[in-house]
Amino acid sequence: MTIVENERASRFPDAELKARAAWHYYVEGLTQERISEILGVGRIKVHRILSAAREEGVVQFRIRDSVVECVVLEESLKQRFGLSQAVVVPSAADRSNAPLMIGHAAAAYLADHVNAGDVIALGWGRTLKFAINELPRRPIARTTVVSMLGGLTHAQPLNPTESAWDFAEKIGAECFLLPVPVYADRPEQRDAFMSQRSVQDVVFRARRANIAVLSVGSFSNDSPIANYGFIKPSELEELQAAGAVGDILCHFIDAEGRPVDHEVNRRVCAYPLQDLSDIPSIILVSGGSEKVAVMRAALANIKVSVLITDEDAAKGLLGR
Amino acid sequence: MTIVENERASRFPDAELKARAAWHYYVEGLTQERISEILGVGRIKVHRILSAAREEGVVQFRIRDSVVECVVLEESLKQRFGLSQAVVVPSAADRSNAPLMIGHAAAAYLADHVNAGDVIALGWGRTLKFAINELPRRPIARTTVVSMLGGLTHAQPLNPTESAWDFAEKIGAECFLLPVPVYADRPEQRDAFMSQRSVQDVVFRARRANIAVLSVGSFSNDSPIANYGFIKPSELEELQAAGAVGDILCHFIDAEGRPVDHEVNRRVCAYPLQDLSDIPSIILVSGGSEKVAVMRAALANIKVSVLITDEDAAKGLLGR
DNA sequence: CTTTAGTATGCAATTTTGTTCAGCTAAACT
DNA sequence: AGTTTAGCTGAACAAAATTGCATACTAAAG
Repeated sequence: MTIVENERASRFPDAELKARAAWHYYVEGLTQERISEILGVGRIKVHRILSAAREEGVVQFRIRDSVVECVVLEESLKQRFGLSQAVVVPSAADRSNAPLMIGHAAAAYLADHVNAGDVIALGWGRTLKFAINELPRRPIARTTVVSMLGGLTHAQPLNPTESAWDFAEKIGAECFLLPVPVYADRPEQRDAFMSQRSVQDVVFRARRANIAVLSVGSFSNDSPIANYGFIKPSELEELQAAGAVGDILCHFIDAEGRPVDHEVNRRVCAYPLQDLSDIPSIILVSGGSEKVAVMRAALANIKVSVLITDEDAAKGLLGR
Repeated sequence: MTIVENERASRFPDAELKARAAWHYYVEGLTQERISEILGVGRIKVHRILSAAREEGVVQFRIRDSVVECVVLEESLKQRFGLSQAVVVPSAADRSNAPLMIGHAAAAYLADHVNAGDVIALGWGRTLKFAINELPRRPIARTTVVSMLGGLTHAQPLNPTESAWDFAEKIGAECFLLPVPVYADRPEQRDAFMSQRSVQDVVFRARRANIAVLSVGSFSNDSPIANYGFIKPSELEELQAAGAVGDILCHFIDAEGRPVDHEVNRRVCAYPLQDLSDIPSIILVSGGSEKVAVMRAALANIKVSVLITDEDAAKGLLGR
């Protein structure tokens, strides 16, 4: 077996430089030129170091005041969907930035609400990736992260496996992964994969989780599930024809939140949807107006405790 | 009567605008001009709102400063485990880069601390491979490298034999290898192998080494010892059931650092653990949060002089 | 020892941000 | 009503940050 090397090394491995530069720039308010003198590196390099620092979450931005309108929406959402908590952030001006903003809020929420000993079952998605990226790196004792999804056969930057690893690393958790592809080629293979002892073991651990963190996917064309090519365009069309409004944990669901009857749903290697009820606290992290339909579906069929979303989606969900 | 001025009266009482602007600017990364369009105010006003938001602490910047901590950790480790030296590097942003970063530090350490005439007993692991890789190719007179482990039956990129050879080549050392497989098929074969004159000769040379460089392995699923397949998954489970937390020189040890009673440990062809006490300076090179348990075990039972590790592991080791 | 692919670096052009200042409005005062 | 004054606004300019591009490294391959 080959050892898979991860090539995605940081461009500036010197964490000291990043921390110093970020401190001077953001906290101290110095100009990049001045910092370049202090650190003795080129002015442009300082800029690139700062970019890297932001990228990697070495600097974090915390916005304290809540937006009044969002607070109102939060209350309505709690009421309407029986949530124990809701977080609504302002919508991104640019649609494609929604995951960034929601992820930021999710990171803040998780940083405050994950406790020692927690077992976290983890889904997959762009929003979750951003959330994990912005999580502060602070070990939390005896935590466990369990992936609820199989991996990708070709390594990709956005990958259930990678996400779980990163999350676990940030909080110093033990990490369990499903060592199977997220979609098997054929239903029988799925059954064979899922009956593996090692797989069953991980699913069992997920079932014992006290927190699940997951998001939903829509059919919009920048959705990773559509782009990575493990679902064929023709299948996507079939799924939509069968009434699917999007996916949760890579299961495609209809407007009522029930899995649609399609071969793709019989090929998915993931934690079973109906078993989500075994997990006491489910955190749904998703937003953007294009996800309203699938979020509504998910909320209809899954007992969500905490919803982290944006204004657009909140308004859409409450809309009718 | 004096009128008390509220000197901190905000120029922009509209907290809503401040919060929204801050989200768009810092989290979403929009330009001030773009924000001015969205919020329907002038560009300059956006700038002033953002200034006010910073001034008043509505936005806060947090920088994860790991470097300062590292020095503190080094001191604590020396104290706690009676080391003569400790090196702690910032943890890799990406979990899988931990060996790279620690290896880098180890290479720097070795380059400075290997002297003419030294005899180096060498273990095996991914971290060590990276260390050897980054060693400068500079001959050091009359040095000797002795492998403490047998070889792999099928040639692999990550291989005790190869590692020793590369190390020796880099510093122009004489190189001695154990001409036996790292795991014999059966205990009796191990005994037969190890009693070979040629093997005894190499073990004897290792015992006379003045430096040992080694790392530990954990049960995590990217561990080479798990992946190369010379230990069956069923055996790995048995070992864990028997209390093993990981391996050192391919001997599986329990939380107290003692070899567990299992057939696998009677099949290993390697330098005997208890004879490590004959080597005056032992350098342990390992890190990553998943290795904390086995590192603690190793430190409990082996007189380590120098520990080269990362922040995660250092914190974990000092944790309780 | 040379080649070469990949990476890092800094320059220059462009965009974005920060600052100053004069103009405007409207409430308060004469 | 006329004047004052404080506060806000945006134009114009100055400073800083960002990006594309060309060049100079570095390390692996020939």
